[in-house]
Amino acid sequence: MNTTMNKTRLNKKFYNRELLTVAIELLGNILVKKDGNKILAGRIVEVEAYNGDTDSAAHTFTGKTKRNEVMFNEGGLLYVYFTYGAHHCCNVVTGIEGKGTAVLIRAVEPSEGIDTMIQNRFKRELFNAKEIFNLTSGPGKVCSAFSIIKNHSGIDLTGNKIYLVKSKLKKHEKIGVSKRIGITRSVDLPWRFFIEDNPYLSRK
DNA sequence: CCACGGATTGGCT
DNA sequence: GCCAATCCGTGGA
Repeated sequence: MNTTMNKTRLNKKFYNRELLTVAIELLGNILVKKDGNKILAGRIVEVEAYNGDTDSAAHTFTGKTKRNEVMFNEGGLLYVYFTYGAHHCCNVVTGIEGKGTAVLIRAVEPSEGIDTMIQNRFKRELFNAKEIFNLTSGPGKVCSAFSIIKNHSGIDLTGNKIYLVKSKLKKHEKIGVSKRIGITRSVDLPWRFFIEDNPYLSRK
């Protein structure tokens, strides 16, 4: 049987805590999407935190709009946005209701439903073994592989469609910290967190 | 109504 | 390493 059913999910209590704590503790847990019988799953290996209260790089910094309103809700919801005319990115809403805080999932290590992910992303077979490291190593790639689009924005992550399953970091794994990638404001905040030396990171 | 540019990616040089 | 693709959310007129 698969490895992701009948395991403990992250609950509301987990999500409704301070942003950076949740961002760091999300590392190692498993993102799961269920489409009928089909399960897609991957361990979160890279995230970034965004805080609309203090952080001018956050979508929510300039206030509530139709696009970002999900981010102002209580923790435990999925926030999906569309960018560069091409890509979706998914976030875990967290922190305090009304602040507009969320954690961007930047990369996962695929663990289940990998054939489906390959089809979703490349519409073909892999050319070579190394290409697996290009499957979910970036926020747009994760959404492509999991077929997560903005219609999924607002989904409750404690529900049955898209959810997170508890999983601990391995003993040898260490958490790395860096500045966030691809932004033009608040560029110096050290709010990117990742599992050091994991081969599925968006950057080495 | 219109113009701008982005929490990215992949293809080409 | 550089840059175009591509579209829609956002903000100003």
